[in-house]
Amino acid sequence: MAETNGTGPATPEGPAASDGEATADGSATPDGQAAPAGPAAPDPPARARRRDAQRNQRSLLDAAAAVFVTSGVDAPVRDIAARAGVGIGTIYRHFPTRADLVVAVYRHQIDACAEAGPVLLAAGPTAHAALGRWVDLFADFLVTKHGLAAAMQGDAPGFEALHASFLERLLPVCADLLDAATAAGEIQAGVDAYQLMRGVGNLCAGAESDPRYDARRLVAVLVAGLAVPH
Amino acid sequence: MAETNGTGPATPEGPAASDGEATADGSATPDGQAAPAGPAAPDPPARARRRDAQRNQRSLLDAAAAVFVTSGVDAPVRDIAARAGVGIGTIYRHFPTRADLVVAVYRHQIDACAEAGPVLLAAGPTAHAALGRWVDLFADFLVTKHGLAAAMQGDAPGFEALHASFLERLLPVCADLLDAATAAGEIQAGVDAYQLMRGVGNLCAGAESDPRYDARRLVAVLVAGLAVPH
DNA sequence: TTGCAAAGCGGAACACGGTTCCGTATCGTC
DNA sequence: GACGATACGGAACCGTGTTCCGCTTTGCAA
Repeated sequence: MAETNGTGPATPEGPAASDGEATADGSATPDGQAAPAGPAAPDPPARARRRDAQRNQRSLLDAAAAVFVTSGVDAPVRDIAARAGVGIGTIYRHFPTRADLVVAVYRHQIDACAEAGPVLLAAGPTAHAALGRWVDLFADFLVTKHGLAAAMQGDAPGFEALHASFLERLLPVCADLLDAATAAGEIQAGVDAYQLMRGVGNLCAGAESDPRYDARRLVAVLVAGLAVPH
Repeated sequence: MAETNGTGPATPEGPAASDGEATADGSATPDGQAAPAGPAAPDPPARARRRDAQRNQRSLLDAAAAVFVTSGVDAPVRDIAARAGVGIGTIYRHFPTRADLVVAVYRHQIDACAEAGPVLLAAGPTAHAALGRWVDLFADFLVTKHGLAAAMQGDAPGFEALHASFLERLLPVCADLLDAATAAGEIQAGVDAYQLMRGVGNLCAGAESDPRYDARRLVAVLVAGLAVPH
């Protein structure tokens, strides 16, 4: 299994399986019902989620994480359900679209990536350098997840959601880095954060299965191309 | 490359239908039996292809071209067969894989793109500029074909072939441009023609369905990133 | 503890698209 | 016109996504 060894760099983060967090906090529920996280919920009528439901959701996340590693994010729904020991209906009830499942599985990694933005910006010698490093982080994340990058391009309505979820969290971070670099006069305007992230995502598609293709290098070239032609 | 229009939709280049070339020459036969290209075929016994077979192949190409425009290169096989007025079996007989069909449909456009390489190199002020312009041409080709770029990434074995066919024709052209620019000291080495084409292809994926994303601009940025940091 | 309704579950059934296979029709030749 | 080779058509099969509904489990309350 653990076939994340590409040409060298081995994934620094064990697949989300073992550390069972993900939806440990109730807020991860895919259907937007998570809202009342505050202790003072104004509407106590609704019963709490049933134990078995919570248990199943957890099982599904673990199973999905494992299956994604071996079969990519396009793995058959049935495979995931089987590994989780639940029925097909259950997976659809908890995660109406595949995007919901993918987002839930990788949520903590996305968060980590988002949090790294400001840190890199503060640490880097220049904003452009920080942007480069952050983009590398993002690219690593995408490349090491089989088919994730490819999945983010599809026209399929389900993946629109995936796209949106990723962007919602990471776009502001990327925008800050981009703005900082622009403000410092290090890069020329003309490419916004959305396009940059989309471009990076695209460059990473299919990278894991082609030894002749080094997505990270091309991503670096892309970022270099943003620099002002001094 | 007829359709280098910008965002304006409408395919200005009558799908390969009208100019009936494509497989007009026997060499286009999809099944790799073309190997012994040498003019001295040692076995004249085989009968010539039947008329109806030729006719059907032509119909399929026309139908595929039309369907690709409206439904993308992922259009259901049945749709293409139906439009061509033939059975499912026939399409598989003529084009064993989808890649064969796609390549056949776009062959003349690929050729045009390949031929433009040397011309641009001779005309451009610099090799780097010529490379940039040629890459634009390639990107236009990909972007205007629904899903073509995306199809070139898939792991599916069929698309491997597609990839290979495109590359076989265009890679040398791209390599020449790249070499010229490198020789002129205009760009830094480190990205070979294969990676560049793959990267451009990736950047173009899904571009047609997202107004916020301008693949051509990012491609330009990528090419700019190749320049030596003077 | 037991009863009961809500919540959740499982998986059969359906939809859809790719692919194969073989009986039949068509073509080209003798 | 007859005959063999060639090609055709589409039924059938498989794998996958998605829906739907009868049955089970859970948690509360009597």
